[in-house]
Amino acid sequence: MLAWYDEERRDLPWRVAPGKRADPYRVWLSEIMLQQTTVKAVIPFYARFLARWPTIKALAAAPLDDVLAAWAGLGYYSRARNLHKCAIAVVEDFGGKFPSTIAELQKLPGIGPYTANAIAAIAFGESATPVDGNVERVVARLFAVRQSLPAAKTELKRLAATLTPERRAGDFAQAMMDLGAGICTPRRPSCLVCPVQQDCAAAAHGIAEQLPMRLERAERPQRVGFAFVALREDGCVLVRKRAEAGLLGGMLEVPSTAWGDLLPPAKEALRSAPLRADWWAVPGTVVHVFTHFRLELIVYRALVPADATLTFWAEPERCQWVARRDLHAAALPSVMRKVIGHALKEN
DNA sequence: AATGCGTGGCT
DNA sequence: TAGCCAAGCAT
Repeated sequence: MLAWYDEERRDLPWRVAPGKRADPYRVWLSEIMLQQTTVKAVIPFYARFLARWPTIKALAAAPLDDVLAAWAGLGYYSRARNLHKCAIAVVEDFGGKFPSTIAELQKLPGIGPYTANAIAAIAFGESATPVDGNVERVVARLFAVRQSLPAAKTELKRLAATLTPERRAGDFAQAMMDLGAGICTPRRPSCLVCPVQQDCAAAAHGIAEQLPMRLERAERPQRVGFAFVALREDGCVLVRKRAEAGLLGGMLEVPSTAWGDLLPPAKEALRSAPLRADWWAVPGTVVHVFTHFRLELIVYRALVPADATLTFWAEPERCQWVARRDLHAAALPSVMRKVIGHALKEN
């Protein structure tokens, strides 16, 4: 594996030469971003974060809202909140230096078993075993584990640990990631070019593609609602800050009705608009798929005067007007960018 | 232990 | 196309 890694490893922005230890700050930042997120999606965000906040002290000193705005579009926003919280904790409790043990790392916000092991191995050279989805898949195939996920997680973790070398555990972990990402893929694995095909029980039995087995997941429910895009005459759009926790926590939103199972009558929905105006239903709908539900929004739009006043149920203290040219830098999640784009397309 | 939590790219 | 799913964590 290590010889293969030395030759074939992917060159990624947060990686250093084989055998070297990487900067813990960069390892941590990349690992948080990579949680449930593809390398391709992470790369531009990683570059922007590192350019803007080159050190953990700089990140800890930043306002949370700036971090959330920079995270907008990457998803799973509790990661951004915990990233900021973790930076502050490392600066205040550890003088800006990450602890090097798995136990200490895992006490920090946003760092769980996987990330603690990854940082320990990659940044500190500990013989640790980060087990992510890639490693689970590779190990399930190497040992032909037929038990299905998530029940098999404990066993897969145990088996993975038996493979970790004493030296270069960080490179070994990253080799497993590369193997899982490029060769031992979920569908149509490239067993013919796999460096460990000779050691793979699943390949020997011709069942690599069937593993790991997974319990089928529950059907995704659908939720619906109305969203209200108010465009002020000076070109500003009305947005509102969401609650600090939960879905899209701390991010900005377009004011909307509650997202429910049933669509309220339009007349009733319009009574919950954030301000009195001549609301116009934008043709079509906005569909957005979250992890655990599918959302369909009907979008209303209104052009309002510069002195328009908000209704009290719009919670004016949480609202703000943002110039259209500044929207790109705002803490707007993708679903809200879709809504605004839908409302403003074709003038 | 099961559920809540985003997004975009792939097939 | 409509799922499937990616370098998980918190509760």
